Amino acid sequence: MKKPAQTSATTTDILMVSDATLRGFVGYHMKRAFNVVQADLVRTLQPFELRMLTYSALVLIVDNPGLRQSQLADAMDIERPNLVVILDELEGRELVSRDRVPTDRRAYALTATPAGQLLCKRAVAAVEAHERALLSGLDDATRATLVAALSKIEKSGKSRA
Amino acid sequence: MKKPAQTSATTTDILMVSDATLRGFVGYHMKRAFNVVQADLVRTLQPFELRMLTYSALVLIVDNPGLRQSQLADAMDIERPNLVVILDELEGRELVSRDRVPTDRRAYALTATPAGQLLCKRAVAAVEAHERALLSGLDDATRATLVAALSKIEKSGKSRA
DNA sequence: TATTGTTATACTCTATAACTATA
DNA sequence: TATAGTTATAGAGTATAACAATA
Repeated sequence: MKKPAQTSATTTDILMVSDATLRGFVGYHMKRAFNVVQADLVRTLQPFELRMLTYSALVLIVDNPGLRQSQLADAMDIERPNLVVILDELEGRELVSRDRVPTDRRAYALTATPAGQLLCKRAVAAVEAHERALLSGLDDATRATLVAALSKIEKSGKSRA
Repeated sequence: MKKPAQTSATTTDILMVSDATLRGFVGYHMKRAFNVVQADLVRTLQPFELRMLTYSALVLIVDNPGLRQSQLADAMDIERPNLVVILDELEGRELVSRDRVPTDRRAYALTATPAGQLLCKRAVAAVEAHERALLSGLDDATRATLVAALSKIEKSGKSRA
């Protein structure tokens, strides 16, 4: 139950949040860690004029050609309406194309153009390098445990939805 | 490099995203896991008419009485302007009070009212119960590794800021 | 000058209802 | 009737610049 640091401290100091309550609050740490990863990602993707959402969509389309929009929205864990503008952007930049599915004329099959594939390849390399740097403080086993734990939490959410 | 599942699958199916690329993309898993935790938190806090941000602020004020707004913003990892409306809400509900600091009349010392302390106590209990349930798939060691890894990522972000 | 809290503002992400065209 | 994609819209969360009061 420490008191907050002296108010004379400069703003570069990080407040030592002295509580037993938030230390066990996983959501708090998850949010802060996600903020860091997200901020790093934004910087990394800026040269490619991609955001996290346009990046994720592009990668998933490149790796899963023929994907339909509803499937992509599921994979990205976003609502279908929110995917539309993302694809509008990618299609407008001619990185991705929407093609009618002959067997179901309501649906669109998503594929990446050669330009989209090239940009994806370069962006993925950049992201991988940045993530390696960001996670360099963790050993391989810890990193594997982290990803496995996050995946389990994902699933436990799906099961109660 | 599996193809996406048959389009005849129902919408309750989860697309098996079959790629080597996103599996190593920690940001992707972090986002999805955070979404799950966040969604659970929203549901848990609804009876208390709190959101994640108002909850975090309230807990931190209760545990660190006399905190100043800039310190709280740092602890919550948000910008000072965004904290103002959060505190307006908590103060309006008389859960928290802003009191002038005599030694620095620019600053406000934040303290929780008795009502704020009571609500906090009950909300914390609810959140702890929900997080326990959410993380029940992880053993203690994994949970500890998860929190430690998230904390390290937080810090590595701060150091490069 | 610099800092605390504030206002105004803009941008991104998220969530829901309702429409259209197909099935 | 149900589904795929779309439109419109509203609500959070986030980020920056600029201001008044104070240091």
